[in-house]
Amino acid sequence: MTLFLSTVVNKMDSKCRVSVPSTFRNSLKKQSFNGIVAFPSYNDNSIDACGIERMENISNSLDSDNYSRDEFDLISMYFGEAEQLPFDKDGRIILPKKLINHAQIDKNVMFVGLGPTFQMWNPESYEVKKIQMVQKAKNKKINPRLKPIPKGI
Amino acid sequence: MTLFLSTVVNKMDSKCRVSVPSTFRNSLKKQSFNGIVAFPSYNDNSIDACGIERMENISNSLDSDNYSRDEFDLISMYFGEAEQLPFDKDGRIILPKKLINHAQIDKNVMFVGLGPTFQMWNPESYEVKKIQMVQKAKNKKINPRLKPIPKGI
DNA sequence: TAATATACCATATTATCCCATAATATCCCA
DNA sequence: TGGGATATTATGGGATAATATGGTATATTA
Repeated sequence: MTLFLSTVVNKMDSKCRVSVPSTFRNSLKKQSFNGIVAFPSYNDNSIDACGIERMENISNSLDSDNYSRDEFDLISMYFGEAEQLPFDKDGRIILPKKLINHAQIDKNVMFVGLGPTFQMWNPESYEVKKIQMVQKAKNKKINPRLKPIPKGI
Repeated sequence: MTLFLSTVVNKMDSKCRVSVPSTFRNSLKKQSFNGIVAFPSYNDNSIDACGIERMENISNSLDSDNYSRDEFDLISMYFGEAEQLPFDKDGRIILPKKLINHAQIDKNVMFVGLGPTFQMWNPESYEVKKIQMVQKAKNKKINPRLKPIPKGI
């Protein structure tokens, strides 16, 4: 199963090429498209990404499940903004300008594993985000660590 | 089933390699990833660890359960801090600098089984922690004996 | 043809494999 | 039950392979 873990920082070069961490590439090895799917995050100045399989699953569910008009439109919008980024021989992708601007990336790209998906950040932006998350957790008195097993398992 | 018991101290070498106790490795033998998943403990200067299966369960719950945005962010952060550490042929892992610093490990690594998970400690830190725990129990007049069966099982 | 994207190559760094040895635990048979 | 034989485990070091990253050359396409 596809599972993205850990945080890695890699350098983007003058051609906007950046290595996807090998652990991430390995989790995608068995998928039909050798690369990733990426789109601007709705909530943050970051880039959301996953393997093609996840998009295929979402596509199928669009046909079969009962979505409200609004949900349907939102998901459709995601598809419209998604970019298919193939790996080159060395496991690099080329980040499109649009995504670079959205995430305000200059040189370093931080890959953050989120389980079934991952994100790409400007490392400095992520530090800010992290502090905000921890602060919020404190205010709401949520332990910013997982309970032994999340509810529902 | 995955069950980590007992306490073992092993040496970390100059390459930051350390043997995971064979009993721990044996409980992980049937999992899809041959290694462990490790992340900094929130409450202590120690390292939390478990098998990949546990993370897969949590990952599934991320997709299937209805989390609030804050909860989702926190769990996501957790994935970003997790490190996937594969066993080498001899059952060793390489401890990342980040985790070594967090747990202030220099040479010896203490593996402490906690049932479904385990921790890695600097043995000296663990001694301190142990004394504190016993002291706390005394103050709160908790009987320092296991209940026959914890409630809810 | 100019601009862009893709393929190809080179290299430093790092991680992984492989072997040797030491320490420990387990087995087996008298 | 003892005690040696065997297997397993822990640990160290050197050889090998993989990765990240930069550069150049070739192909596309606007």
